[in-house]
Amino acid sequence: MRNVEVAWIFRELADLLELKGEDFFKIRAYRNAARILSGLERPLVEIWQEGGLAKIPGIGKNIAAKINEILSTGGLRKHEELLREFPPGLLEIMSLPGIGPKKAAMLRERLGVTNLEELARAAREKRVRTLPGMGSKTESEIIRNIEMRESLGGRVLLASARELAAEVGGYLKGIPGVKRVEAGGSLRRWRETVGDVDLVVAGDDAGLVLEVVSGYPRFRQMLESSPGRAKFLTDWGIVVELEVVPEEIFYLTLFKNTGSKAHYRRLQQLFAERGLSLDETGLAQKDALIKEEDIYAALGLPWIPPELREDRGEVEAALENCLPSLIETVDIKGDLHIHTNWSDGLNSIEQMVERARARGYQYIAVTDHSRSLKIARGLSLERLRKQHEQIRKMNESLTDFRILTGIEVDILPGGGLDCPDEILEKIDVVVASIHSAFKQDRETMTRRILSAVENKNVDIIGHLTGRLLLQREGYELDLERVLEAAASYGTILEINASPDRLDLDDLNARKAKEMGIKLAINTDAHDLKRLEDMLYGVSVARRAWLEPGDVINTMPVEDLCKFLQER
DNA sequence: GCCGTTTTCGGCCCGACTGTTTTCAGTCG
Repeated sequence: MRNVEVAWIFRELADLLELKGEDFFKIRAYRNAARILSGLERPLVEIWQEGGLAKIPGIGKNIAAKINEILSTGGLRKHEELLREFPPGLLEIMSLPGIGPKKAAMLRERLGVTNLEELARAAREKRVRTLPGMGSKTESEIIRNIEMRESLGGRVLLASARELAAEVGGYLKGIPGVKRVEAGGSLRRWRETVGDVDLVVAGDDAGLVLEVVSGYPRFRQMLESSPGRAKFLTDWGIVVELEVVPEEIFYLTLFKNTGSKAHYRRLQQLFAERGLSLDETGLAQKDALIKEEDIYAALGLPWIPPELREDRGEVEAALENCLPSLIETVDIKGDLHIHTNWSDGLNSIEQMVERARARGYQYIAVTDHSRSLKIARGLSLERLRKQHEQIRKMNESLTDFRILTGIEVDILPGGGLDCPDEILEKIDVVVASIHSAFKQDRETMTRRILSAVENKNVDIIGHLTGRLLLQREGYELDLERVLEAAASYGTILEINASPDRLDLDDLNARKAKEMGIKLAINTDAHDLKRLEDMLYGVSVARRAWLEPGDVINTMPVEDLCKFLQER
């Protein structure tokens, strides 16, 4: 069992206990444990076998015993009992914005709804407004949010899909006769969410491969099958589609599978115009594997990276031989937005620094939350001063690495910043972000953000739109005006690499670049593990056609500091 | 629930907003 699966049980347990009305601190302890477990870098099973569970800070005797039960029996009785008492559909209801445990429990008690479908019906029939504390606004919000969720139709975060693809891919490679395995589809194009995982397999005996793989423990059900193809539902709820082909046409198949459909059609059209056909007969080379490069070369084009294959001008650019030299993860020299245990992070500055160095970075900026964000233990001005003092001391003994002082300062509801200018002035990296009053109207929110963009002490605007993928839309905002201001004030915009944010997205980041705005790709990591999310931010940047020069944290530390001071 | 300890129970937790109300409970970050 993977760490996140154990963590998931505790997270659900916490939700269920909330429905039951359990003690706040007990619930928080479970949520905290879930967070710690999913942040662990070693497999929990190993720690369990060594008897080290209760030594993990935040895991006490009780939770250790529950982990023991989960790992030895595969489940947790208390969790299963509660699930019988509160159906899973109720947890989904509770995950709707604006609906918490109290309202969810009342909806079930008074209206008998136990899942989203029933709730939507009750709302449409105007029965929700009959309950105390709920009115027509709540009702229409419920309908809107359920419809939004339906329209997402089973999509999952890119990061989850990639993890699953790697696991299944590893299994496939162990099957005799399998020569190559690669993920195609939107996953290979690094789209922010994907509908399913497409895997292309090169193998001699497709029938055998599909027969063996159908026994893969994570495959719960075969949804479809035809010669050389099969579709499975996994225990993660993600659909995996396999296509097994002879090795000669592996890359040709992968190319088709990668898409996008629009990109593929454009190429097909070019092949047709030149009297060629886009298949093995048109491309066959004697005794040689057809590579993707060969497909593009047949048209006299350079290979186009999958991230660009959206028919957004990449074919034209390739025809004119002016494709961008896309940024790569190795270009990144530091992370300018991270949290430590001074606020709501899990690890110390020392630990984050050590990991950053191990990743080959030259610098990081420690940007903990500002004083207003109480729930995240935002730093008082005094603690902020102490932290920066400690950072200066630490820097004295570092020769090949620099810790930059920083802050993630809240942009307050009124438009001011949660830290006086005379203090911000002396901080190396100031990231300004919104963490409150998300529901302000468009004009108020736009002005609020503009006031931060226009403040000369603000270097970077963090997660500009505030969206959470598959969960929450961004706030109402006139993005155009914000981009214009960022361009004229030289304010940097963040591509937040956290897989559930990826904010700015590819299209807006591309627009920013075209307007001459510089970007920073930051992880916003709250623990060591999440420092590894950088690649997701880079993928957005690549989809946005960004080159190393567009991104400030590709600069060496001296250049970066000079740039930030002079901007 | 966990933690810490002046070792065995008390502290942990916070303020703003929202939609519903006429004074506030519920939700959220």
